[in-house]
Amino acid sequence: MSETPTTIEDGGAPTVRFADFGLAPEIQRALSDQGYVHPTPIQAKAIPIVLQGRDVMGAAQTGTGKTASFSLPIIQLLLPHANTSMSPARHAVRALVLTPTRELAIQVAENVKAYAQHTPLRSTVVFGGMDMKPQTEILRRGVEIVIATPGRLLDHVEQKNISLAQVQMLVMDEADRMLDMGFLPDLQRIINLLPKKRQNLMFSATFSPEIKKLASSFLNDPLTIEVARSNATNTSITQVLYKVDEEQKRNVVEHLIRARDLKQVLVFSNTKIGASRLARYLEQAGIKASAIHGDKTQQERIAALDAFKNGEIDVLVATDVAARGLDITDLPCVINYDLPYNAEDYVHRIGRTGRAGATGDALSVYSDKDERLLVDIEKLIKQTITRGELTGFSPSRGVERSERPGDRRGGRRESDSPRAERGERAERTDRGPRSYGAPRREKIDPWFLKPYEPAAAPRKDTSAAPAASSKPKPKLAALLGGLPKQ
DNA sequence: AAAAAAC
Repeated sequence: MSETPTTIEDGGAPTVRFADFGLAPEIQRALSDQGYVHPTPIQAKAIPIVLQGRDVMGAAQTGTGKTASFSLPIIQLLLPHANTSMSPARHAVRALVLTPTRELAIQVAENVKAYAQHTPLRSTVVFGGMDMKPQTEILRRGVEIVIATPGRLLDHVEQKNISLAQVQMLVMDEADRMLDMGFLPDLQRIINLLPKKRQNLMFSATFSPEIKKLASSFLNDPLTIEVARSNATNTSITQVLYKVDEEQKRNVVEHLIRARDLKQVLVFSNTKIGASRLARYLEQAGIKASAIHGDKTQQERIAALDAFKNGEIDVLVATDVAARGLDITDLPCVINYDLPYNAEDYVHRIGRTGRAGATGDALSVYSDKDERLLVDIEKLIKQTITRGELTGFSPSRGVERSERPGDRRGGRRESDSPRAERGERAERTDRGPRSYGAPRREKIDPWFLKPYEPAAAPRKDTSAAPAASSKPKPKLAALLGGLPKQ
């Protein structure tokens, strides 16, 4: 515990320290490893309540540390059992975290792993699109904390690789998404497998009134913790709108990237094919770009995100697979190539920038036909977004590409081919039918697929884990043993 | 109307 009493600083806001929460020394050590001293507002409010064992519905702006708000108390509450070698629950899953995308599951698992690194608690991540076997092996050995996407978790349950009968804590990350129509059936099935008596935690930056009501039906006497109005955007993000002709959108995106000399920008498209096409267009314009979406193999998805984080590519064009939760350190800019159909997704998309106290830019292009979407967005976030003027942009008819540097010289462009118009799906047929599990070459498992090793003899390369670590991140793609090229 | 999530 801190010797220093809690002090009052500017505006009367108490300066809380992680040391004030009474967390186990092992957890505090992990926090100081990563240089964390002061909790964010959501952490300061939620951690004590979660430690009391209460159900919580937590709403806070993007990039303000919701993951630690549940991860730290989970570790603290499970720790006593972990240290009792004869406890019947020793090898049972006692905390379950559900996320709406595989990449978010991986990221949350990295965080949990880092926070628990000095404890004997074991955690793992379980998600689809990858071989079942390594996951099965780890689950059968026994873990206390599982981070999962719903479908693959149910698969493991059916195969008796995991029992959820001892789960005492359930977290729904991006809870409003987990409760939407697409996820609800799987979610309900999972909940039916859990003990009735358990602690439930839900976190998101967005909660519509309807979802709040639905969420409450999964919670027992919940405490709602809101450090900002639900659906509020993070104020550290500068938002600008550009109204353009529909057919000029991709030229404008290219212009914005060049004019602002953007070195790292995440661009959102509403469709998988749109993401693939825009990435291809930018590549042909000489910009290092890749696409990430649900029609890519999991290896390709991980490789694209990895290449983006490591600066091998400057532009990542994504569908809403990347809209929620992903923490890309110091990402300076997000561009909406399309305005999202769900206004909530706007909040999450732009929330990939301006995280952890940093500033960020969120630029959106739209056309006449998107006016209604824009009205919905501004109504949700209760703000009028600044309308920007494009300077130095000369509208083209979009066919002068062969004049541009980096473009292919003459001849038929790849984007003219029907195959290219079908996006990455077509490329995959070149490599044979889509394979979900079986790696096509020997692969080195990343840490989250490795068997548990006791904290007493920590592996040296756990630098993979903490998002906040100052150590360089290893290339996940490389760990996966190389990817099929072309 | 779209994306995500098992095989």
